[in-house]
Amino acid sequence: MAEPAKNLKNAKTAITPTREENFPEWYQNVIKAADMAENAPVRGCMIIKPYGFSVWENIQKHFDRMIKAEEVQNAYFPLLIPLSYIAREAEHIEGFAKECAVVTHHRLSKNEKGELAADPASILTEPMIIRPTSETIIGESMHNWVQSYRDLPLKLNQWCNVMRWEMRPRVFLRTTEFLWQEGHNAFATAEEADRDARRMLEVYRDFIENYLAVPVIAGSKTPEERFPGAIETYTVEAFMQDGKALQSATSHNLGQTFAKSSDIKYLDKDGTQKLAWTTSWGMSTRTIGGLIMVHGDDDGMIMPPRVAPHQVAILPFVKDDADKANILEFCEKIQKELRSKDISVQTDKSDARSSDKMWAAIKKGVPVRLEVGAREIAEGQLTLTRRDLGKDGKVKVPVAECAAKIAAALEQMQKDLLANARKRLQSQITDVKSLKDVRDYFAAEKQGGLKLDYSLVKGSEEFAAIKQEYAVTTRCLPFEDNGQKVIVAKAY
RNA sequence: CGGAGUGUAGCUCAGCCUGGUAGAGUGCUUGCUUCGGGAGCAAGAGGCCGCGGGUUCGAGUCCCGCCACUCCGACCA
Repeated sequence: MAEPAKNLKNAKTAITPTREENFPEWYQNVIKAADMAENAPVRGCMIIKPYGFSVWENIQKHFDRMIKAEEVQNAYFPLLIPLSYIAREAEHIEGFAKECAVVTHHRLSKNEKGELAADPASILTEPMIIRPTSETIIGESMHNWVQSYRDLPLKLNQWCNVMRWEMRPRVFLRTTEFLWQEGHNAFATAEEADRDARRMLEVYRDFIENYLAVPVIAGSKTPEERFPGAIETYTVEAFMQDGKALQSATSHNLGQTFAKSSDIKYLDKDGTQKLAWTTSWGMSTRTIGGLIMVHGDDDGMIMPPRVAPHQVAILPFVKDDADKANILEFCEKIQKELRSKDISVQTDKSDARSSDKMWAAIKKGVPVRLEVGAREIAEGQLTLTRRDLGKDGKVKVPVAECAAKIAAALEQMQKDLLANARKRLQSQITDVKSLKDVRDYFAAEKQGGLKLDYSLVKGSEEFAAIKQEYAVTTRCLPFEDNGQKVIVAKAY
């Protein structure tokens, strides 16, 4: 039996329930309140609305620049992969077989009941799968493109959609179709390939921490958690406010697995044919879910300035219609000024009441709000509020200095979000000494990650039992502990 | 795919047990007063009550079947 509808305006927080009361429901309501995405009428799929998509566009813009600095080139490969391609790599297909969408026909026709259905006569001689990832089809191209050691390294990336028929979808975190980038690199030697896989993980760490303001733990996956076909999977793990981990990006050293199955060979300087070594690395729209669960509060979204759809919301407060033209003109001037300084701005020109304009900007998590009314014009000062500080952090800034002050506020907010999230991350990880500690921790329904000696976990039946019982997994072997320690947590 | 739950106004839900004219809050529209951390009054629009069948004079309500979604697991970027 559900509770009676709550009056939002009487609620203490803009989002109900609060994070404390019901984290999963809070998460969905933040997305709704910020107008970022909604469930599609298609099972397991989401509709990313303009405000949410804008975050993805910013992620693309910045990350694309970063990978191009690594001499990666963008390209595009087909959505459909012939079944025979993916069947070449046994371990790989083993990993993805259960979640593949399969295309078997190329035409619809009316059946005997008069319903539209796949035309039996149009059955494909070879079924296609909708890519769950593109190692196999890109491998086919690499086979053609790599002839000589001079063709290596070859570094390709594509921004695209993929499909994985997951059992339990959640907006942004796990949807049947999702957007991502997948990078595929090929090298002449094993050393170069491993160095590259680690390098690309470092690029992810840099991006996720410095743009998304989400601190991560970088490390290796345990063998059981590796990407199907990889000899090593590197990961950056973030922790959400409810203490669950989120794998935010992965970089795989594929060894010669795919070079063998796609026959990626080159003629080396010594005149012999050699197999190449490949890597692949990906980051998806899931990171947007991470952003929400790391930064959001009980009033809604908080956007890190560097990926915010707009960094500043100008809120014209019109009390007297006679002032309206004047105030809007003033706002227009400020907007122009800020835009000329590369600050993204949106002015709320609606005739909503001032408090409604303010709450809309709060729920969307716009980093800086500028209140502009008759008062500001008279005083020559603007009222500036940082989303993460709230009303107690309101400051007045002289109009002449506003662009500089706002730029500084955005920069500081970006730093503060990361610093605060890092402090929380540290408090969420507890060092423990035994499997009994692990069992006690999760049995007590504590939320967070545990760090312990990997030797205690590896091959342990007791750990397998804990894993089963409490739905926890090994998240990674952090680089900082040289593979000696493992992080254990529940995960999204 | 296992377990639990929910489908009624744009949204959140009540009504179902005990069959009898379709409800509330919020949102929306209009008007007036308001307006700087969720305003007030008044009027108004808005529903194949998830789909199909059955019982009945009569079904949102009872019975059978189906579908969809949400949550908890298993799977996973």
